[in-house]
This record gives sequence, C-alpha cells and structure tokens, in this order.
Amino acid sequence: MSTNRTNKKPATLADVARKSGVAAMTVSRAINNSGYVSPEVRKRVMAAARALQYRPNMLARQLKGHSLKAIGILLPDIANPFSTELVSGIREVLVPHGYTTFIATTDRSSEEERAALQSFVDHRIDGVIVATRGTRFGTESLQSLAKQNIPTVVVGRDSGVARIDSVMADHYQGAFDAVTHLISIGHRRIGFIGIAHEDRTSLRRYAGYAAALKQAGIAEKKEYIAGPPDAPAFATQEDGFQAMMQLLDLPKPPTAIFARNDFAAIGALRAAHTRGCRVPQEIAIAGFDNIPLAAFTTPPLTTVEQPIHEQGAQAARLLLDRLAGTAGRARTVVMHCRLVPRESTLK
Amino acid sequence: MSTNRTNKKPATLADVARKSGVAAMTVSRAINNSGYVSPEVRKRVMAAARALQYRPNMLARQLKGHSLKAIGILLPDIANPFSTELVSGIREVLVPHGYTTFIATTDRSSEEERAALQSFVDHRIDGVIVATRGTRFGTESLQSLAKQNIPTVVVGRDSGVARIDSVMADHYQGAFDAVTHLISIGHRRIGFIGIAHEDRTSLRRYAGYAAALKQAGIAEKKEYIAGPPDAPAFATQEDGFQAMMQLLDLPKPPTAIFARNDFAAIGALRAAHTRGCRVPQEIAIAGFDNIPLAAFTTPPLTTVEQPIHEQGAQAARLLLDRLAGTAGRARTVVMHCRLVPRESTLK
DNA sequence: TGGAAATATGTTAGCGTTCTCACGCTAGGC
DNA sequence: GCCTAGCGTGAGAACGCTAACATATTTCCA
Repeated sequence: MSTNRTNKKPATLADVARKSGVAAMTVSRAINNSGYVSPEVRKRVMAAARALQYRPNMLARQLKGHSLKAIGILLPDIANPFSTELVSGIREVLVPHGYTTFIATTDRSSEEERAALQSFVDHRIDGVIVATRGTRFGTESLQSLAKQNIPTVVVGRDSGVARIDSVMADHYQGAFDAVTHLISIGHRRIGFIGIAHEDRTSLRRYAGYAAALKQAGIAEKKEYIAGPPDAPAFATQEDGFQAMMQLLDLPKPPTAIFARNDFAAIGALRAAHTRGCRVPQEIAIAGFDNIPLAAFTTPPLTTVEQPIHEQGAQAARLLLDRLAGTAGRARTVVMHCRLVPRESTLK
Repeated sequence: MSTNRTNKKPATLADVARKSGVAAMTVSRAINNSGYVSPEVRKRVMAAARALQYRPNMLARQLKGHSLKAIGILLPDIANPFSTELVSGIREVLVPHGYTTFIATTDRSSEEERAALQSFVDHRIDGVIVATRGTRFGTESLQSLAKQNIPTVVVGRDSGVARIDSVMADHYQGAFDAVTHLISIGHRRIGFIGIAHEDRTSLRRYAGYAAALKQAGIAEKKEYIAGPPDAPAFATQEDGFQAMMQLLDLPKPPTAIFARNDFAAIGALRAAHTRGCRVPQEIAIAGFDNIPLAAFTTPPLTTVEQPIHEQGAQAARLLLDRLAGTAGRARTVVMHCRLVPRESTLK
C-alpha cells in the first residue's frame, strides 16, 4: 500500500484540453503564445491550467526536438571561492537568455568527470561549461563531447581540443607581476611553494615565477621549489605548511615566498608563525587567487586576483555563440590578472 | 549554413535494431537486461549499439513513466565548505543507488530558489535535497513540493512542513559547549558576534550561547551582541570585522568572543590584530563550523565542528526511504556537534 | 462582390522508448 | 499426437507534446 494522499500524476495538456473544452493543440498554443488563439479561449485555457496546476513536461517537449534550455557546469569541487564566482558570472549571462544551469562535481576524479559529463549528455542538456583541471582523461572526455557536437567551453585552461573554446586568466602574467613585485622591494632569494620541483613545468604560475627571476638576472635554485609530490591539481593549506617548513629548514632560507595559491600561502603563513618567523619583516609571502579570506589573514595577504566572475560571463557568452550556431573554429580568451599588494609583502 | 561536420543526431533504438536485424523491442530488452533474449542476439545487438555509440534517451524513457534516476540538490551558494562536504556525503549514498545528482544555487534569493526548484520539477527529477537557509518564501516553495508529492529532505533546519524530513546538527548544543568552554577557562564577559541584537532569537547558535551564560549565572548584556543588521542568513569576515571593532570600542569590552561562524571569527581575529589586541592573551575567540582554514589562522581557531558529511549521507538515506515509498510521517534527525579547542582560546 | 489574406480551431502524425499482447518454437508430460 | 509451459521475438500502441496540414470563419481591399 502506498502512501499517496494527493498522489495524482501531474496534469497533462490533454487534461487541460478536456477541462476547457478545446483541443490539445489549442492549449499548447495558448500556453506557449504561439499561433492564433482567441482571447476568450486563451482565458479559459489559462484558468483551467491554473486550476489543474498544469506544468508543461519539458522532457516530452524535448522529444519533439526542442531544446531543454539547460546547460551543465562541471566543477572540480565546490569548496573553493573560485567556483562560486564562476557560476555567478555564468548565470548572469545565461539566465536572462532563459537557460537553467545544473552543476555537477567530480571530486577531482577523472572517472567521476566522465560519469558527470555522460549524465549531462544523457539528460540532453544544450551545452556544457567545464572548469575542471586538465587531465589526460579529461581531454578524452572533451573530445568525446566535441565528437557528439555538444557545445562546450572550457574555463581555466586550454581545451586542447578543436572546436572547443577556452577562457582563462593569464596566470603566467599574474605570477610574473607578483614575483617582480617581490624583487622590486629588494628580495633576491625567492621561494616557490605549491608544487614539487619535478612537476613544475606543467604549471603556468611557475613559469611566470621563473620568467620574473630570469628577467631580474636571478638564478633559479632547485631547493627553493617546494610542494607536494605527484603534481596534484591543487595545493592545500597543509601542503603550503609542509613546504614552508621545508624551506625554513634550509641553511639559507628564502626571504620571500610566492605561493601557488592563497590556500598554500595561508599554510605558509602559519608555518612562519609557528617557527616564530615574522611576516613580512623576516619573510615576505605572496599568494594567488585573492580569495575573500586573503584580506583577513595576519598579516593580510598580498596576492594576485584573477577576474573569475568575468571569466564565467565570457565563457557563457562563447557558449551562447556556439548554441546559436554562429562561431566557427575554437577561440581562446585570455584575461589579465591584477596584483593586490597587502601587508604580507610590505617593504 | 550550419557548422555541422559530424552533426548526425545520436543513434536511436531503431538505428541499432536496423543494424542488427532485429526489432526495436528486442534491442530494448537486450540493453536493459529485461525479458528473454538469446545470447547470440544479445551479442549482436550489443556490438551494434557500441558501433553506433548508442545511448538510451532518458527523456523518452521518462515519458513512459520511468524515473530519471536523478535528484536535485539546492544550495544557497557554493562558496562555503559546508556545501562541498554536504554534497560529498549525499553522493556517497546516492551514487551507488544509481542516482545522478544535479546542483542548483540560489544566490540566497527566494526568487531564485523558487525558480531553481521549479526547474528541478520541470526536469522531472525524482527528489530534492534542500540546504538553503530558511525564509518565509522558502517554506512556501517547500509546501508546493509537498503538494506535488515530490520526495524532499531539508538539511540544516527544520522543514516546517509535514511530510518533509529534516536533518540538522545541534547548533544549540554546539554553541552551548563552546561558550561553556570559554566560561570554564575563566571568562565572564563573553560577546556574541554575527547577528544584530534584534534578530538574535531566530538563531539557534545564539540560543546555545544564551543558555550557557544562564547556566553559569552570567547575565546577558545587550551591548555584547554585535552583528550586521537585517542579514540573518549568513555572516562574512567583513561582518565579523565590523562587529569586533564595535565590541572593542566598548568601555568594558568582552574578554572572550563566540562568533556565529568561522568566517565571522576570522574577521574578528583580524580586527583584534588591527587594534593590537593579542589573541588569546587579551581576548579569546571561538568560531563555529571548523572550516579547513580554521586550523591555519593565527592563532589557530577554536571552533565547533558539525558532522556535515554525515548530515549529507543521512539526508540521502531519508530521501531514499521516501523514494521507495516506505517512510510515513516527517522525521527529524538531529546530530551532535563537537568542540574543537585550539590556541585562540588557550587559558 | 469576389476572393485572397488573416484569424481561429481541430486532426494527424511522430519524437524514442517501453508496455502489452500475440506469435512462433522447442520440450516434456499425458 | 495434443496440450501446456517456458523461451525468444515482433507488431502496435502509448507516454505528453508540437509541427504540419486541414478546416472554418471573418476581414478587407481590388
């Protein structure tokens, strides 16, 4: 025995048609404001629809070749502030166009990523915005999307796939600016925190760091690069803490640190405090991302801000182009990053 | 002129049937392992399906009265660590049961909440888990879900609606424990940060604070309650910062602070440092939520941990019950919170 | 005044699936 | 040899909706 009390199925077009004494087609026209319907009939139909709490079955509609007006957003996780801002930027553009957004997360696993994308496709969303970190498997998934002709935009990295647009911030430039800033206030021994030395080449933020050193004529020192092994897609507070401890143990530790992201920077800050090492007097620390909490650390953290909201909006606009069918070959939009100096790197 | 190159529509059952020389029905049976199909035919069908990259159209299936095996998760936003852990707990339970999860966010707006829920319903998801903060409009939306007989579970607060289950942590108890801890290490002048005095009654965390004071025979002081006006949903670092500044301006400021959440606590911490007020020596600060960064502030933050992951899992289990049709009247599950003492309240 | 154009409704078919029913076939039991 | 029972397969309808066509009425200008 079931527990239904009000458990009638939702009303259908036919129900509304019966109740208002017209054909189903007429109801469809009235509901969708398409074709001719007399004001009087329209009123009658609308009343019946309201009375029956009628809601069109989008899925049946889709079967007839209509779009669901829904797009999927694939995120690595939803913990970081990046995700929020990004989604907000995306929705700002998409919602006015009548699109619904659905988010799926991957827990940073390729398998989950594959499954989530498949799920989007199975549910016949109109397009996808992918913001996961790049992995080999991930690229395969993207290729599969491209093959199925599903409009896709990648945020935060190069898609690496023809016909898939990318939006990203210029992490290279942001890192370059941050490290140049450290150099300009007198530092010569500058460490990089957040990635192991052997994985460093895959990271644009590292490349910017290296380029800034080079331009200033400072030699890179292998022992100044510290971070978790096996190239994680991300660095945590814990990673930053460990890495900083390692650097502080050096006979001649760096006088300034550029951390891969603010989480790592905050871990580094904690390590410095733990060792009784004053920031910024004895060691300067800069991060990347300008998470909301960065302004509230002790001392407030110098960092690099990337235009996250705007990246989301831009991604959405590119997607709209693809959905409209205009838009030919893949485009890549690169956005500028801005240095946000705070007290953690005071002179 | 369109840009199609590989733009064939996805293969259908009929395509697979044609290719393997059987009827559509047989293909359906083979794909779904239902009914009788000879091993030989099954093999042939599967091969054809693979070759054509066939994927069943879930929407068409749904038309025939089948479930989409998808559930919607409604979140206030996705910035806070709460959301991630919650989703992770939910998925841990739901995914093994074959369900896909979709997330929608409301940007803390009732209007968006209504739209998002409607969107879930329109897309015929099987059930909903709602984790937004309670609002009057929100409750209306919930009632509407109940009326449509859509299995729903609310996380983080009481649903206030018959036939809708709730899962929450005992914030009252958590706050009580935290404040009792502050009292036990000698504090008598204890401030509350994160909500304006006139809004305080709606907040269980405040109630726990008040109860702890009362039990210790300490009179509540109105001027020790500080927080943003008419913003009951959440408190940010900025709110905490402002509130703390206000408390420090009192002729006789509190010696300990209990903040509504860790973000507010971190803002308070910053304010204390800004004023040159040492933590915990001159003022102790405790937060709530145990966000990952709480262990990495200076000094590390005493806080209260709520079992977020487990709340998600529990919510998912309740939802599964409702989906199965077992489950009668609304149930409410309350989970215990745990005090996490750190250096910000050292004796 | 004729008839084309505009208005207002209904009928039919079909989207991709699966359900129901029906049809054969092979065994096995009387 | 005929009937049931279990297999294995197919034909047709139906799910809720809308495009395309068909029909009926009114309007309006040459």
